[in-house]
This record gives sequence, C-alpha cells and structure tokens, in this order.
Amino acid sequence: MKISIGVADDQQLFLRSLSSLISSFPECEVVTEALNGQELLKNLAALEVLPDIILIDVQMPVMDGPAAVKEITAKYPDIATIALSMKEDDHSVLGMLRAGCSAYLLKDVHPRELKEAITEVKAHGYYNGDVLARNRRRLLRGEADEIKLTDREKHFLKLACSDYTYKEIAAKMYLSEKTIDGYRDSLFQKLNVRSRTGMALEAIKRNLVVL
Amino acid sequence: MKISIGVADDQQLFLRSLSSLISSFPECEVVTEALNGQELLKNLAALEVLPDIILIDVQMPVMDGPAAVKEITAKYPDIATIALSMKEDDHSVLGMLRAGCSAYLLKDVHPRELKEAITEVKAHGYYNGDVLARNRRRLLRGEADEIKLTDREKHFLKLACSDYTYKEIAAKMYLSEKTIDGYRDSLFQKLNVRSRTGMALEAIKRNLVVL
DNA sequence: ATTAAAAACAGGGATTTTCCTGTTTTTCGG
DNA sequence: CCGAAAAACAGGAAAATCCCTGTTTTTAAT
Repeated sequence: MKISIGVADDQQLFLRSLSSLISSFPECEVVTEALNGQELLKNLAALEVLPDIILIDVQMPVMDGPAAVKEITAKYPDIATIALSMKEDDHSVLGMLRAGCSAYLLKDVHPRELKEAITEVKAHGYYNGDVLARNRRRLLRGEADEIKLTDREKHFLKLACSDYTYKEIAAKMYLSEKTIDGYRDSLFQKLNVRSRTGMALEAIKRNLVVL
Repeated sequence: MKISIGVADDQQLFLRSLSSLISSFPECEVVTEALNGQELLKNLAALEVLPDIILIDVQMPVMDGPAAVKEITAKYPDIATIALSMKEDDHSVLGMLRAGCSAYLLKDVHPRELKEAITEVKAHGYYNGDVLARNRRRLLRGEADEIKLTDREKHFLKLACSDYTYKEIAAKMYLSEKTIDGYRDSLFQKLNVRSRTGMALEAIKRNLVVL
C-alpha cells in the first residue's frame, strides 16, 4: 500500500517540484498540495482518503506551520507531520515540536533522506537523526534559548527594531521613558546583549521580530 | 530538439525536486545539477554538450549567483541564465542583472510560468513579465537604492551590525574613533537613517550585511 | 613638484543610551 | 482587607552616540 502524502509550502515552485519528486517514489503518492496552513486544512476537510504524512513548511502566510500542525494533530491524530524548513533555530524547531511534528528536516537534505524519513515516520512514528531527534531533550528541558517575553516586552522589542528613540517609543506605548528603560534592561538580560543594536539583531536572529 | 537545462541551488531538496519537475517537461532535459556556483562551473567544464539555459539561485555558498553568472556569461556566451530567488530586493536583482542574467524569477512562481520563461528565453533571449523585465530601466538608471559603499564602509558596517561599541570597532579596524564617526555619518546619509540600530536594520534589509 | 581629491582625524557640545539602585502604584490571591 | 508580586516609574551619573564644522595627511593625477 502506498504512503499517501500531503505537501504544504508557500513557494509554489518548490511545492510542485517536491510533489513531482515524491510522485516519482514508487512507495509514495501525493494526495494534496497547499500553499499555506489554512488551505491545507481546507483541503483535508474535503478529502475522502486522508494522507498518512504531511510535509509542511514552518513559515507560511495566512496560517503558519506551527498553527497548522497543531490543528492537524488535534483534528486528524492519525496524520503524521514532518516539518520542512530552511531554518533550524530553536524557536522554529520548538514551535513545530510543541505543535506535534514527528520529524523536522531542513530543505537542504538529499531526496534519499526525505524518502527515508517518510518511510521511518510511517513505520515507527518518528525519524532518528533529524533536527528534532537531535535536539528534543535539550529543547524541552529549556536549555534552549527559548525565553519568555511579556506581551509588553514583545511590543517594545518590535518598536525597538527601528530608528525610533526610546522617548518616541515611550510615546507610542503610552508609557514613561523610565518604564521603557526597564523593558530594555530586562531584554538585555534575557537576550544576553548590552546594546540596543545587539538586542535588535538578536531578536531578528531568534525570529522574535520579523523585518 | 529538447532544451537542455542546468540547475544550481544550495538547497538539495529543491535542486533535485526542480530537476525532477523539469525532466517531466517534454521539451526540456536536465543535463547538470550543482549545489553552488563553483561546482556548476566545474560541471560545465566537463560537459561535452552544454546546457542552453541555467537556472541559478542568487544566494549560494562557496560561489554565489552573481559571481557564477558573470563567469558563465564570459566563458559560455551561448548559455542563458535565469535567476531563481526567494528575494526581489534591488540589490539581488541588480547583482544578477549586471552579471548578465536573461530573466529573474521568484521561487513562488507556478511551474507553468517557469516553463514559459524557459521557452521564451530559449526562443528570444529574454522573458517579459518577470522581475527583471519590470525593473530593468528603473534599476539601471540608478533610482534603485543601490548605493556605493567603500570597502572600509562595508567593513565598518559589518562590524557595526553587532554589540560592539564604536570604540571597540575603531580598535578592530586600527582607526581613530573619529574616523569611525565619519564612516557612521556617511552611512547614515547613504542609508537615510539616524541611529546605529536603524543603520544595522537597513543594512540587513538591503542584504548589505548577512546575519 | 604641484594640486586636487580622498581619507583620516579632530574639537566639542547636545542628545541618547546604559547602568545601578530604589520607590510607588496596580493587580491578584488568600 | 491585607500582603505579596508584578508593573510602572524615578534619580542620577557615566558612557556612548549623534551632530556639526573643521584640519591634516595621504593618495593620485598631471
């Protein structure tokens, strides 16, 4: 019996190419394709035969990978998901891990490894050797750079990734400049930086803020 | 006669998938694949029958897109190149345009459009409707945000995208702090910013500095 | 050798940021 | 109502950055 596959990626060329490649695997067939999480869920709702496995990107518009995987895991517990991403930063990996992914591959893997991952996830429910397997324990026990930011800190951080002065940011947040100083100090500590530029760069690196 | 195609991309999965997809086009055949510009040039040197068209990413390790296209254009003037990229910022587009690309597509195009682009580039030497066609005149007449930075300014900018103080940067560059001030002022003007954080963010946005 | 341009450097003041320690107000749980 | 914790705010000094104008040195062309 062929393993049925769903694929979700916002890059159409990659999506179609990958589908084409997977269709060339004797033991696999692609049953659905989507350009984002929302479209994927819509397609799943309309399918009579659900895929066994879904290959899904992390960053997609409309509904991103973690949100989609979370919903798929809840609604279709028999579907396994394999993350396909360009990035392996802890934030991305943790997001997909927490959402319920069975494996996490980078987009620079060889097709043979993708095939192997599909096969192993189908047979055993997980795939050893991928990003997720290598980092699961470290990530879950919090050694990861996963930090907790309050909503206000996140808002401040987003505004701080700009040309604004702290005075201007305080005005935009309807807070005192001294409160802004406090947020900055807190973030300096959490991100282990010592300047605003360093903080902004670190935020971008960790995908806390998108440019 | 089939159009022979070469493909270069650092993401192996995309590379193989795309090759597989293009091999399914009746009028095309893939004759070489490479994971970077250097490997591509090496492969071309060994081929008896050169490809008509090369699909090439902009950002690759070892040798990037612009450098590779420049060399291909010089050594193999009969080979046309089509850029395939995730980004369409002016810097990336100009780099490929100046290097000699015949077309510039984003990776989110539909395979049909890729096919059309290949066909048109083969038949006419260019492809209307892509990023390059839409921006050629604007870019070349310099309305683009393409700015000229001296080697020293680039070096400074790279160092400034960090947690270092200007004093520390001056020490690393064996220059006076006042000279560093001068570079900063110059870059503030060129990038139209008014703070170091703004400068760093703008540099990243324009791919002047890679995180 | 001369001259012009580019690059490096400077003075100095204003503004902003960083750092440290502390107080007050608001919120929340018992 | 009370007390603790969280959030907001504060003083103030030092350091860093920004802004403006200008000089000196080096490089390059003639």
